[in-house]
Order: sequence, then structure tokens, then C-alpha cells
Amino acid sequence: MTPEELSTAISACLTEAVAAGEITVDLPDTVRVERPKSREHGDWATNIALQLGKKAGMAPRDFAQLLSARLSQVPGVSSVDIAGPGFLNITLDAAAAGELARTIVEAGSAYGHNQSLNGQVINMEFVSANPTGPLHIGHTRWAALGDAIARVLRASGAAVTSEYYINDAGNQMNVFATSVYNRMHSLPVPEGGYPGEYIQELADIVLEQAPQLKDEPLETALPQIRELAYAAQMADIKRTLADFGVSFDVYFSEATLHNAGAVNDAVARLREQGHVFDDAGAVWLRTTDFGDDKDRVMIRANGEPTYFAADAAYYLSKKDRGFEQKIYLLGADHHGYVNRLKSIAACAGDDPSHNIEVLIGQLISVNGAKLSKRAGNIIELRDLIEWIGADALRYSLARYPADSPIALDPEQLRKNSNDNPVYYVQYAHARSRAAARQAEAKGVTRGEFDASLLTHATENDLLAVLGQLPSVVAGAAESREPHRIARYLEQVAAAYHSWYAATRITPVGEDTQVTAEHSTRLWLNDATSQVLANGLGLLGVSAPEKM
RNA sequence: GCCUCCGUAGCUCAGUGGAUAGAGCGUCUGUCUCCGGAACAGAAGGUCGAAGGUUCGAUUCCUUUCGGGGGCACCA
Repeated sequence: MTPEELSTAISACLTEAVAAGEITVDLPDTVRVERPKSREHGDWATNIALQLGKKAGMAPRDFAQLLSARLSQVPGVSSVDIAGPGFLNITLDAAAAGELARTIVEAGSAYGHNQSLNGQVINMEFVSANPTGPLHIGHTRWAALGDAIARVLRASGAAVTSEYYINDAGNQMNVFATSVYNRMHSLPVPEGGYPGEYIQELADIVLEQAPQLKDEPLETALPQIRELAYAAQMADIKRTLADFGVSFDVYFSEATLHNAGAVNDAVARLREQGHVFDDAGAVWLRTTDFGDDKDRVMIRANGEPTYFAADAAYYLSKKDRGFEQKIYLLGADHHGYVNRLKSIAACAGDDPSHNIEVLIGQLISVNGAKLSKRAGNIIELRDLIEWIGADALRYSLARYPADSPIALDPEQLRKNSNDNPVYYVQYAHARSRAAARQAEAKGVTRGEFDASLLTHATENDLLAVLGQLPSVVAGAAESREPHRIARYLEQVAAAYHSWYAATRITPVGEDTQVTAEHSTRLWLNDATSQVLANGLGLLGVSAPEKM
């Protein structure tokens, strides 16, 4: 029996009690079932009687008494105790609890998936680094976290499109191209230009593809240099993301918005909505109507659209493409942008509390990281991957809530020990696979399964933890907090290691007789592998067979 | 000045309107004739920054306050 099934059973008992006239109260959609901290309090506990007792005009303990009478009749429920002010402590039959092992193995990679976000159509934009240089540490956290959030949302039934917005318009692209041009001619870095060594690499690539550009003056060479260097830089970014295990469904070019007139269209559409006005030669969006602290310019007095105008057009594009929810993942340095983005949504007639969601992540730092020589004074993502490893890096970043500032300690992350949580979890997976291989060699198979044999205290604990994956995934999706998965996996690993130390999957010593206990434990072992693999998969971290 | 995030064990950090606030590291004590010791069992270590308020119950929610990080462009 899974906690979800127990929750459903409690809801059914409540409904029956209402129908029988025993209680009069509005029932919640779902009943929360929790694993009590203390084992003395049974397998599962609920505080539903405390919540509903008062509303039903009853003492919580009396309410608990009524519910307990019905609940103890449910098949699989061994006993129900009322504790303290009205907690219901529920103990399951070993067989009912153990059945979960089979449920998980049979569900396979689908275990943990849930329908909590069914029907939601979500656009998630993250990273969106400028195409004028390599990815650096500032992009790393969202690359790891954003990708994990997308996976968690999908596992909860949402249709998610992950999107990378390329800021390939505006003067910065000309500055970028000029920087490359100057490198081609060994000229100094232009005013405000890009200094890193990677510019030289881009210059080499451009010259290789179009050697004639070397003899052309800046004005005529610039457009082609811009295109070639841009393409090379985006290829580099995509390669680094791929090495990090991150892929995007859509790479959206800002330039295409300008070229297709979408920016001007956006101004016109927002004007129709009544939120655009002209002042001092510029065109403004009255974002103060929706809580922004000042109105924002869309078209400058010189006729050039602002970056903000492109953002408005981009938002409308997402809306037009049918995304009900648009999630933006931004660094803390973009905090001031949140109200503006929300105002765009409001000006477009959307509900800023529903159709747009801006997640702000605190910045990270890495102690003692080497600064990239090729890119100037930044820490490059590709260097971090090479130094720490993609798995350790992704896990470490996914392990903390986005709003918590973190300082990574690379020396710790490079260690193959318990200092390093990713190894703890990965090791548990590798160990469980090794145990399965060992079992096979000793003739243990999953042929026989008798859940009532899973009676050891560590088996009860392990089963309880394994049963929580679906609700943990749903919770992580709802709150956009994949770190809950990581923390959960550490619990799974701990429960597995305890179980492993306390019981045997294979016959030991002279006793070579394979029993139903062995084969049943193999089911539990394999169920654990599956939960660890599924959870790590949601974080974009590998689940190794061997380490 | 305004906005926002953080403040929990010696360190790095989880967590929760409820029963005894947790993990790892560090410190201390144990566990290998046997499936992977990258492990397990246990001990010590806390006025949950402070003060008010709401509540049957607050570390959690609200207000104030102290300390720290980040942000407040006709830049992109």
C-alpha cells in the first residue's frame, strides 16, 4: 500500500462518515499522510482530526475516534492509534506495506511520475546567456536547476517546452564582431569590447571559413564576421550545455523578433490594450498601472526599440504559441526586472499571478576556482565540468533551494567520500546493482515474492521511504524545488545502506539454500535501484552500475 | 531611501502551524571468518538572530528590529 492509497482510503472513510451522518464538515481534497518521526508512532500518521475536529464542532480526539473505527476496517491496515491531541497513527500489515516493492519494480522508470500538473502547458526559459561569450558560473546554477525543474514538471504531467532566448540583436553584436575583427588584425580590443582569449579562437574559426575577410575593411566585413562568430559561439555554448546534460527544446532568437516586425507589433498590440503612451518623443509602456515603480520606455526618442520592448514582443510570442504559464528563471542580479516582466503580462491582458512566474535564484560562488584564461576574469562552466565533473556539479547545484546563496567547495566535491553527497547516493545505486548481480550469480531470482516476509525494521523504513517518491516529485514540481528530490534521495540511500547492513539478499556461508526471503528481498533491492535511478534522472545525474 | 533573499549544531546546510528541530563534515566510541567499508551502529553538540502579535499550539504565519548578500538604466 502506497501513502497515496492510504490517503485515498482515509478520504473514503471520511466521505462515508459524512454520508452516514456521523460528522458534518467540508472535506479537503486530499488528506496529508506523513511518516512520523518516531517509529513508536506507527508507519504513517495524519493530523486530519486536528484540522477537521473544530470545524465539525467536535473535540479532535472524538473525531479521531470516529475515523479510527472506520479506518481500522480497511484491508491492509493493521492498527490505528489515537495519540496526543488527536493524531491518528496507522500501522500497516507487513504484506500490505511490502507489496510496494513489487509495485515499484513493475512500474519501472515510470515510478514517481504523477498527474499533479496534468494539462498544464508551460514554457520555461532559462540560461539565455548572451551569444558573445562562453557560459560561465553565473549561468551554471540555472542550467542545472532549470533543467531539473523541467524534468520534474514533465514527470508531474505538464507539457513543458524549455527555451533559450538568444540576445542576438542590438549593438552588442557589433561590438562583439568588431572585437573579433580587431583580433584578426592584431589590433587592440575596441572600446567596451570583449577581451577574452576566446575571441582569438573565434577569429581563427572565422578566418578559416572565410579567409577573404582579412583583406576587407571593417564596414564590409562586419556583417559576415558577426554571423560566423555568432554561429561559432552558439555552437560552443550548445556543446558545453550538452556536456552538462542540458538540452533545450527551442533556441529563440531575439533578432527574429525585430526582423519580423514583432517588436513594433507588440507596441501596437499593447497600445490597443490602452497601456502605451508617448512622451518626450519616446514610446512608453505604463507599467506603473501594475505595480512597477516607474513607466518603461519601449521605443527611444531616436526610434530604436529598447531591450524591454523586445521582451514584451517575446512575451507575446510565448502567449501566441499557446503557453498558458511562462516561467522565467533569472539570477538575483535581475531582481529589478521582475515587476517589469509581470507588468508586460498584465498589459497584455494576462493574469500576472498565474500566466507568468519569475523565479529568482541567488548567485553562487566557488571557493578557489581558477579564473578562465581564455574568457578573461570569469569562471567558465566548461572548466567547472572538467574540474568537478558534470554529475557532482549538477547534483551540488540541484541540492540547494534557489533562493539560498551557496558557496561550492570544489575540494569537497572532488572527494570520493561521504563529504560528497552525490557519491553517497550514486554509491547506493551502484551497490544495489552489484547486489543484484551477486544475487543472480548465487541463483537468487525475482521469481518468488512474499511481501509478508519483509518484516525487519529496516525493511519497514526502506519501504516507507520508497513509497514517498511520487509525492516528493509532485511537491518538487508544485514548488519548483528540485532540491527536495536530492534530499529525498539521500534518505533513500541512508535507508538502503542500513537495510543492506542488517539483512542478506543472498544465502551466506555454508547455507546455500535460496529461500523466498532472499528472492523477496531482491525485489526490494531492485525497487530501491529503480527509485534511486528515477530520482537521479530527474536531476540529470547518472545512476552508475559500477563506480 | 525603496524592493528582495538569507540568519537553525563548531562548519556547510535541510526542514516543519503540531508529538523528542534534522543530515553531512568535524570530535568521541563501536562494527568486517560472509552480498561493494565510497558502508553501518552509537555519543556529544541547539534560548531555530532579537522582541512583540495571531493560534489550543509558532522555529514555521504577521509586524517591528538587528546583522549579512543582491537589486533599483531611453544598458544589453
